[in-house]
Amino acid sequence: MKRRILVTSALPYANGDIHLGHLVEYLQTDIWVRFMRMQDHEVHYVCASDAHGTPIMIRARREDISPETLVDRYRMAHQQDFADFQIEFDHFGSTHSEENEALVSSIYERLVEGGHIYTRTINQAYDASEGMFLPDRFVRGTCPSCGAADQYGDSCENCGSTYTPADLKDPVSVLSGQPPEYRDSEHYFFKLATFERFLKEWLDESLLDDSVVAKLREWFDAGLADWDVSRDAPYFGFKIPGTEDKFFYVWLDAPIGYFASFKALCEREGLNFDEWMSPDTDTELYHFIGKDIMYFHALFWPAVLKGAGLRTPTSVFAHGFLTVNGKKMSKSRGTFIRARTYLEHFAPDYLRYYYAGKLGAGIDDIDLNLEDFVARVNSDLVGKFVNIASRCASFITRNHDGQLADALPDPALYQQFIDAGVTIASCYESRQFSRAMREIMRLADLANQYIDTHKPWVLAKSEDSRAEVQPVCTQGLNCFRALAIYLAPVLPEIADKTRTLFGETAWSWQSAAAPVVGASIVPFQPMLSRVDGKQVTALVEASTEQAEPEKPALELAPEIDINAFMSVDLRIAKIVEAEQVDGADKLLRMVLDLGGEQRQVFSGIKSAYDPKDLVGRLTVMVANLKPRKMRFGLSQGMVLAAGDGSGIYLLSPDSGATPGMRVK
RNA sequence: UGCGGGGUGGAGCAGUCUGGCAGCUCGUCGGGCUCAUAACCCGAAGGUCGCAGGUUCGAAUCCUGCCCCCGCUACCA
Repeated sequence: MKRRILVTSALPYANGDIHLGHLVEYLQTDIWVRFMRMQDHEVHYVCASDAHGTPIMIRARREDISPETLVDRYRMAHQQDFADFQIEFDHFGSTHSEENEALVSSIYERLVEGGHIYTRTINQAYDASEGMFLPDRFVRGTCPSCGAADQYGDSCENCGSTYTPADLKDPVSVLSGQPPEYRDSEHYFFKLATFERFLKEWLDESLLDDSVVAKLREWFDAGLADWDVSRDAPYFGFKIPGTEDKFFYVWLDAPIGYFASFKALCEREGLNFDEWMSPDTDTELYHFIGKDIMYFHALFWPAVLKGAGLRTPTSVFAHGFLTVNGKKMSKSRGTFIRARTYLEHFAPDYLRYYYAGKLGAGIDDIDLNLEDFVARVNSDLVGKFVNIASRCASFITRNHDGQLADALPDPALYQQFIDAGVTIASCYESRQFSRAMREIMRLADLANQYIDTHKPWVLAKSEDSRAEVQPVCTQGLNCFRALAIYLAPVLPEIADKTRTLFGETAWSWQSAAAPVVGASIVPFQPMLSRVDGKQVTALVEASTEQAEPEKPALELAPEIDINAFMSVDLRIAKIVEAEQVDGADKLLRMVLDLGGEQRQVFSGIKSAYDPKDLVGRLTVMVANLKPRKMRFGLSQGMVLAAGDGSGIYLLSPDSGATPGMRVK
């Protein structure tokens, strides 16, 4: 049965470049969409720029341009990045569009009519010098719980406690640096709690991954709170109908932007938009998102749709985040890699394949290990897969004038490829791409083994067996073609080249079941070149941002544990003698009193201290340092001083400390 | 803090739901081949399955406690 399916990826915020983390989602979605199309379903894939919200407004103000200009700039850049990664949207709109404003208004009015919206006055941080209310994240201060400085207004990164901006000690606005005031403001709320039963039913029906359901259960357990859907002016967004200074919160209009983008597509292609929006529609709707925005998509969004009398999502597919070399992406490590930077060094197919090889259906994070990336791409794609065509095609072209044999010599082997196609398809559909890739590479091994067993290069040498070369290579090439079909959702460019090789124009999934025999192929052209580790190094270098000059990174000695530290016995010492040393350029000789015991210590501080100023001073010494015989005598310890080459600064304890006290 | 996810040879991952010889790819080592982009084929070495305890004839898998990593924690998009 031909299914009708609408697919979305999360809307990229038009305030920054697309990076490899974003691409996990767009590539996952694009692969799934391409696969479903090969199953001959009707699939529409839409996306849009997420244009609204405080950060965009602030940034535009800083750059002295309109928010629209800022959004357009990123929108163009994003679309180019997606196109170059062969992510093919049917429509890429913007949430700041007329069609979205109309849809948002109409949905909002339905919510009001349904009694799902009410107003309440809340007290909120306000920056008087900037003339605006402050989102929680725009207030920073000292954590009321653990005392950590410079924490966000909603939670502490140090101790993890959560609170409101009003709880912060010494709060300041990140915009002006001034302490915020607190002002009352009327806000519009959506009654989420009303939808609790509906949401639970929806969760049961919508075939979410177990790990997603487990995460969502948390919010039910905590109790559903009503959702604040308004923001005060100034705000870059849509004005709430009937108000002068209230705007819709960006998270209300963003998911509606999915539909607005689709509506634009419907108008372009003559589809019946209303039919897709109807609550009793038989069309399907899937949202691919990151696990961080699950509650917007799996709680607020279905509830809003239900409240407005519209269809709800068939399912929401959440994925994990990307780490690079096992760690969060980092600008200083060069692992914060922008899509554009990647494209300047590599073809998109490599990353498409690598991600596919890692992606499962759950919300596990996936790791881009750059060494593994090189090994995997070279071994799987070049060594195993493309190599099959490369080693067979030359015989057909050279010895048989490009003509394939009329039948496969080993139909049983080919049948294995056809059978595996069923398994692979079900892996794709359930988004277990890594399983699909494993299965495909297992088949590639079979094909290489087949060629190795039949040895066309040996057959070609003798008159008696020369006739067998053509069928053996025809078999090999058809195995390759089947794999190219199975990989087509992941590797669209290789798929194109393979169709060209066989003189074909289009494939569906079923094309693999019918081998190409008796036809001719065009001369083989290399489809993919190997990756060099040096290219990865260059990519990382191009992505590395120099540390700010005024804030050089601290280069610390390797981390130690408390025991290692405690093995250093630091003591307060009184300097009882200090004198120049004859013949020494830098050293002073001191005698230190440890409260009963005296030690002779030589120290390289002559350039900074006059001996007579030191006598009588308290300082800190390493008391258990192994004595060292120096040219001028035995040094029985070491005094502590700070220095970076430009000066020397001896440590002193606060008053009250006495010689012999341990420092720890 | 609470919650979710994770910890399996050197690297990246399956296997855990439903207990039954610890598996795949890469890398390493040895051999073969020379059609193919130093690719391909055959073989070998390499693992206390995070730690501790429990259940069981039997635990990577089930239960309890702990450690470590990642993420989220509702007016940040």
